[in-house]
Order: sequence, then C-alpha cells, then structure tokens
Amino acid sequence: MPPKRNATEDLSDLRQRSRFDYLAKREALKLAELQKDVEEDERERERFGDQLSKRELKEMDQRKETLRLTLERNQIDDTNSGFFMLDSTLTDKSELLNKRNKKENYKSEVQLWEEEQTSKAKAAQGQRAVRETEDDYDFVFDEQTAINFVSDGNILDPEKQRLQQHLDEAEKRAKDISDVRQSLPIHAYKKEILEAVDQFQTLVLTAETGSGKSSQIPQYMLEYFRQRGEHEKVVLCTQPRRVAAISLATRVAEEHGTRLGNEVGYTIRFEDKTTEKTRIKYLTDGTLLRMFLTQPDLPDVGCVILDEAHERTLATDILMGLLLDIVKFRTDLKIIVSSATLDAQGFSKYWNDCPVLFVPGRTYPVTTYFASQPEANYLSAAITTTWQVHIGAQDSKGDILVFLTGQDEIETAQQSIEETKIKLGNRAKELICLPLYSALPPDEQQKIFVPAAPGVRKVILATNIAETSLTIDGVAHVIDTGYSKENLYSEATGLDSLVVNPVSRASANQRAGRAGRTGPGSCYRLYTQHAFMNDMPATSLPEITRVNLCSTILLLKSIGVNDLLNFPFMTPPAPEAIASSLETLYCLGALDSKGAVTKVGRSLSELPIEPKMAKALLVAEKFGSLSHVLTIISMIGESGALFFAPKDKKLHVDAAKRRFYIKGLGDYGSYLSIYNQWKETEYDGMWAKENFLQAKTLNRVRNVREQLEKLCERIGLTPEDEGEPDHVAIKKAFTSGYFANAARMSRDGQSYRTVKSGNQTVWIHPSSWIHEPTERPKWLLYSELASLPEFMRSVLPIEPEYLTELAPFYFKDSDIEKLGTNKKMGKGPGKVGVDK
DNA sequence: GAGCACTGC
Repeated sequence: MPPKRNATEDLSDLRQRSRFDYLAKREALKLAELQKDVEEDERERERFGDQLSKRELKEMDQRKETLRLTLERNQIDDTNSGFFMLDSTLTDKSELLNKRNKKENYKSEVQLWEEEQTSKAKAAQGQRAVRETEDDYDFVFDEQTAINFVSDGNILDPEKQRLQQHLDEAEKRAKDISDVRQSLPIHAYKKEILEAVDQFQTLVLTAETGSGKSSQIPQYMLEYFRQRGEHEKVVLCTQPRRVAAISLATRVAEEHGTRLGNEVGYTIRFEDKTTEKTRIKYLTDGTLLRMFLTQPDLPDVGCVILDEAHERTLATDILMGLLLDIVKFRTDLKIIVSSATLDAQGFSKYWNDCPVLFVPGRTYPVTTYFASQPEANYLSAAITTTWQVHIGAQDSKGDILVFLTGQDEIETAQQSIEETKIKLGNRAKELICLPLYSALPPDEQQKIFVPAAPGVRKVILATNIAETSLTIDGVAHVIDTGYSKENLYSEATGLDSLVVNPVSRASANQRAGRAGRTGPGSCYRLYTQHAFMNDMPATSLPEITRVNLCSTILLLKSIGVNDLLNFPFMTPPAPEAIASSLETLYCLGALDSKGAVTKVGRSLSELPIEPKMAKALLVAEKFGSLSHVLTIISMIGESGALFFAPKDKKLHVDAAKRRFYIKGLGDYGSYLSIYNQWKETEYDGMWAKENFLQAKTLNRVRNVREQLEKLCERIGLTPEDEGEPDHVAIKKAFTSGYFANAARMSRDGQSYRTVKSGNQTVWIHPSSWIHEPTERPKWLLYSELASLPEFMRSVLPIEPEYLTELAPFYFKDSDIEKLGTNKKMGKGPGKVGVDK
C-alpha cells in the first residue's frame, strides 16, 4: 500500500502526470459512467417498468451489453499490461498527439488543460457530472476518484463503492421524500391554502425562502383538481430562470414518483420535456408569454402560478396583465401570485384586493451589522472588512461572500487580497480567494462549489449573480457593498448605459439571506443604517420601465392587445417609451398607419429576436443571403462573451482576434468567419480554446442559430445554399432593419455622428475589428450603443445610398446630403421624424 | 485605444 497522502499533494501529483494517464483514466471513467448508467437503467426499469417505451428498453439493453463487453476486454488488457487500455484509447491518443504536435507551445497547453481538468475534478465532487459531448477531451471525475487513482491506480473498486453509496443514498432519499414533504413549513398551511384557492379565484402567497412553496404548491393544486374530478387540468408554474424550472421539475417528478416529462415536466427555450400526459408544468415566464401567441385562452390550464413575481421581470409583468383579462371570462382559472413579503400588498391591490397568505420560511438567523459612518471607498472597505472577518472570526467556520459590482473591481480586490496574504504569511489562517461573475468560463465558476480544505476559508468575490442565480452553500459571512451595476435605457437618446447604483432594500435583504443557508450567519453592510432607510429604494425599478419595448409591444399587438394605453400594467412604462417603440415598429413596416399589425409584423413577432433583427432576416432572404445573416444575428446576440480575456492574456487574445478579420464587413464579417471556422472544425471545443473563444458561448450561438433557422422556415423563409457571402446583400439586409442605427464619420476622422437619434458624437468601440484609423469606413451601422463615452459595438460599413433606398420612411435624400456637405451636421438634437 | 451586472424568448 502506498502511504496515504493528502488531497493537495495528490492533486499536484496528478497535474504532473502525462496525458497518457489521463487518457487511460478517461477510459476508466467512461466505463464507470457506463456502469452508473446501467445501474440507473436497472433502477429505472424497476420503478417505471410499465411507463418505458420499447426504444428506451432497447437502449438500456444496448448499454448493458456494451458494459459487459468492455469489462471483458478490460480483463484481458489488464492481465497483459497491468493497466486497462482500450483500442479506442489508442486511437484517441494518436489523434491527440497529432493535434498537439502542430502547436508551438505544446507543453504549456497540455499543462493548462491538465490544470483545468484538476479543477474540474474538484468541482465535480458532490455535483452531478455533466459531460459536454462536443468536446472530445472533456471529461469529469470527482476528487475521490482522482485521489484513489493516483494512490493505487485502481479505479474500479472505489468506483464501485461510490456507486453503491450513490444507490443507497437514492433509496434512502425515496423513503425520506414523504417525510421531507411533510416537514416543510408550507405543509402546515396546506389546508388554509386550498380553502383560500377554493373560495377565491386569485391569491397572493408570500412565502419566505426555504418554505417549499415552489415545489409543493403545484402538487397541492393538482390534488385539488383531482379531488374535484378534473383530471385533465394542467398546473403551470412560471420561473424567471431556466435552471430553476429544470431543477424544480426534476425534484417534483422525483417526489411524485414519475419520470420527468410524464406527469411532471418543464419547457424552456431549447427544451420541451413535456407530453400530453404532463399535468404539472414548470416553464420560464418568457416561454409562457410566447405560448399566448398560439393559444391565448390557455385551454386545459386550471391554475397558473407566477413564482418569484416580486422580481418583476418584463415577462412576468406582461403575463399579469394578460391573465388579469383572462380571469374575467375564464372563471374556473385559478391564479396564484407568489411574491416576497415586502411587495405583497401591491400585488394584492393589483389583483382586485385579493387575499394574501403568509407562510414562514426556514432559514437560519443572520445578524446584520451596519457601518457607523459612510464609507468613501466601498472597495477598500470591502477588502478591509474581509480581513477583519477572517482574522476576527478565526475560530468560526464558514466562507465569506463579498458582493461587488463588476469584473474589474473583482480583479482588483482579488489582487489586493493575494498581496496581503503574502505579507501576512503564517500570521493568519489560510484563505482562498475566488472570483465569480457571469463572463467567467463555467469551469472557473465551478471552483466556488469545492468545499475548502479543513482550516482554510474561502472568500468569494461575486457580482449580483450570487444574489439569485447561484446559491453557494457554506457561506456564513456576507459583506455587502450596497452597490450593483444596472442597465438603464433612455428613450430620448436610444442609449443603454450600465451604471453603478445603490441596490434596493429588497436586494440587500436577499444578499444578507445568503449567509443563513446552512447555519446562523452574519452580514456586514458597508453603509449606514440611515442610508439603508433613506437613500436606498425599497425595491428596484421593474424591468418594464428600463428597457426598449419594441418586441414586447409587437408581441402584445400580435396577441390582439390593441389598446396599449389601457393595458393594465402594474407599473406603466413611460408614454414616450411606448410612442417611440410604436414609431420604430411603423418604420420597420410591422405596423400600419392605424397601428394594426401587418403581415410583415406577424412574421417578425414569430421570431424570438428584436424586431429590427427579424426585419434584417426577412430582407436577407429576398437578397439570397439568409443563412449568412442568420449566423451574424446569432453571433451579435452573444458577442459580449465571445472571447475570454483575463488581464494577463490580453496580447494573446488580441492576436487571436486579428486572425478572424475579413475586410469589408466590419465586425459582422469577423463573426461570420469565427462561426464558419468553428463549424469547419466540427464545433471543436479545443479549437475554441486555442483561439481564446468561449465554447459555451459558441454552443449557445449554434443553438440560437438552429432555432432561428427552423422558425424562418416556418414563416416561409428558405435559406440559400451557403457560398461566399455577398457583401452588398448582407449590408442591404441589415440596413433595412438597423437604419435607425446609422452613423457617419466626422471630419476629424476619429469620431462619428449618428444620422438620427439626436445626432450625437459616438466612437467605434476599441474592441471592434475596424477600430484602427485605417480601417474606419465613412458610413456604418451599429447594433449597440453604450455610454458613457458613447461607443458603438458590432459595426458594419455601409453605403449612404442604402439608407434612402431601404428606409424611405425614415430618411430623405436631403438628410444624407446635409450630412455629407454641411459642416454643422443637420438640425441637432430633436424629434426623430417620420415622413408623412 | 478601452472595458459588460443579470435574465429571457
């Protein structure tokens, strides 16, 4: 027996091993996974035997047979070489070698990759292993497996043990489910809730976190309908986020003892796990909104639960307005609005003073501390507090979660903490500092879930992603700076700006609550109690007041809501915002002069993208460039997270970016070239990594593109055979959608002036491919304008004639001429006119 | 020549 070593040693050892070991290990893990699958198959067969289809049974048998053969072959290999290695491993190995030998910095890349696998290994512990099929080199194993492997090279036995343990846990869980369900705080209120539901059509339910409302209420409602003999009624439960819909559906299906997709299912953008048998359906709010296009009266639906309504997402707000109308004639339809306590009265008032039910939650107490005086610099205050908590609470366990506003701040804070750590040396206990924001690649994000070694404390520096989207267990201390970045859209200028703003009291409480998930905790607020009560709003502005409403208005009009001014918005958007959206839709040809939806508008509303993008697609087909424009549009949407650029890799990233430059189409051309090259490598994750592109983003682009292509076909657009992109056709297609986003170079050759939109001075964003002075075109279109300063992102050079040709409602020849000749550049800020 | 929080169809 080799001497027992600790995890850190083993992992560093692991890092240094050759890739051959990894390949062997990967084989072993494939095998282990197969074994696990087969065991799961068997359990599934036992539990759901009668519900399984023939195809599923056949697949299960196939897996079982593959496992048997593999085990047999392993035995032979094992006796010959003392090490199991399959034929496929050898092929993989030579492939990998060929691939790697082409690369210059061959060694460092392998190391990089190995390090990443190690971190993944750590991350996979306690998490269900997810496997990316696109990435051939991607595999997941847990720390336990890794350690055992390094210690004695024997993977099968510990793996078997782990499987057995897994199995035992599952069995125990099944036994516990009914106990757990009954121990949830909400169970005590079941009778009251059902009585209220019976008596009233709508109900506001305020339940604190940990009460079990999202998983239990739909089940109670199903029981309610069953007792009344209404077996066909469906219960819908909306969620603002996809992950929530998936995990809730999975859990409830398990509680219910059915397979996911049978009685309990979920629907999200790219996935529909429901059948005609489904009675409890979790879906994202946006999905339900889109459903109104095809079935506006919600047939078969017995109850709609609007979960997390206090978040006031755009989709939930619109849904409330639509449902408020439906309940008038569908008197059998029950509505349950679930919200945080703070907003309950507002919701009740909106729903005609309906009753409010309160259910307490089950979280641990969190002690909150306020700053005694205002902090001038919240960033340095956050760092100081982190150290105070770490050193002051030496003996107490629990990680620290710090809320900051953005990537930049997080990187600065991380650097400072690392430096102080070195200075302090042994005088403080060990601390690991982990960043967390959404642009961080997924495997980096996973690191935050790895429990720290005994005696080591984790400090997680996070944006507000940790407020609702990601839950980290083991956090006992929250440090709240009281700020976050918010997107503000101004109708007047058409500018989006991302500004640092104080968070609302509701968010602050949500942040504090993150300290009390696994035990009592504390929250250190870096602002005074006075500021909390007086300077911070109770809740943040609902999304509907902050965004461009074009697609929402087109959707409403397509559903048949014509009178927008009398639509029962819980918070009405500014009339100017509605007016300017109507104007844009009219210019796009989506609405006629009476404000009715045109044939074009109907097509545009079918596509889940901004109307101006959809218009570009429509026109692109006429010019025979649909498939290229499809690619570009899918890329624009995700362009923000294409490259992953940590500060120290900046030069490499820039070099990689330059390789994708195509003359003539600006950034759009590079998007095409990136996507097409990735496609040529058969969507290879390794290729993406070599070019500093994020595989996650590219996969999303591919998903979006595929969905859009299908929808295009549904509305009668056929993509052409892909050939070389026709530059003129592409430019014209985009001009007909993005005409309002045109800009012309100023005399200085540096800045630009927007043609309409208030005629402001704008610049090409430095991250653009045509930012270099020599590459700058005279005229261009931008797809996004950010302030301050006003940078145009994603730009496309065009010819000025296209504007008058393709948007005659919007531009007169004189507009263009004026800009071309007059030094003073038009009329200055003013009304964006529509020519009559 | 500078930097983007977070969702969703």
